[in-house]
Amino acid sequence: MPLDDHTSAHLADLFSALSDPARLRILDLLLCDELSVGAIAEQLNMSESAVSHQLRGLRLQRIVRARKQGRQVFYCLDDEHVIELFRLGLQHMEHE
Amino acid sequence: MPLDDHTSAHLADLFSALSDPARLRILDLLLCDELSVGAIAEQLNMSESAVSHQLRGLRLQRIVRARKQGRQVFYCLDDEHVIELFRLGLQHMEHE
DNA sequence: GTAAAATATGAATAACTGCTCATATATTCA
DNA sequence: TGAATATATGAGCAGTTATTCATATTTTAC
Repeated sequence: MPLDDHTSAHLADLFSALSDPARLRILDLLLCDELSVGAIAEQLNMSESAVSHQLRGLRLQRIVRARKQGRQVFYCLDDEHVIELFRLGLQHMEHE
Repeated sequence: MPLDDHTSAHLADLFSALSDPARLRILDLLLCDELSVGAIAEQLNMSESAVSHQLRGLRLQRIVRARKQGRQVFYCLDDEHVIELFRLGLQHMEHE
């Protein structure tokens, strides 16, 4: 049966989460470690604001999860589906 | 090692190809069949122009391949990577 | 050759994205 | 309490994207 509107829209949202280089680099860092916003920003040479905005989107899509500790907020991955997609895409990139 | 600029950009391109509902529905049709532009447009209630524009993008990224026959152009999938990603994403959508 | 059919393409436009900058909120420490 | 730190948020802007509309190209049929 064909892909219905609802499913195609949600699937597009899922892939959209992975459709930006900055977001991919954030997720890549989080594959290894739980990291604070500031630490991510520093490692990627992005502003903390830009990182925070991206994390907000990823959080709303439940792709990352936040844990507040003092005045820092640590983020980690929260969606195995996306991790799998990420790794699969990465694999294909790597041997080309 | 962290994801470099080049890799993250290309990976983002790959996922971008899958980040639109209309494109996903086109690819979904092509999972089963080789189809003409007109046939795709009809099944998806899209204008032939819109379908042609999307197919152009997918073609440039070598995700679909065109075969001309008479005045029709038949399209089919041309990238196993993307098919895999598509199926994986779809799987996750389906049991939720 | 001319008309019709199928697709492609370019320009224009509306909607969306991702950033910066300024500001708000929350937490720690003195 | 007040200053400093870490993050979040909103507005605004520049760049991108997906569509429509008009037109061009290619092929077939007459």
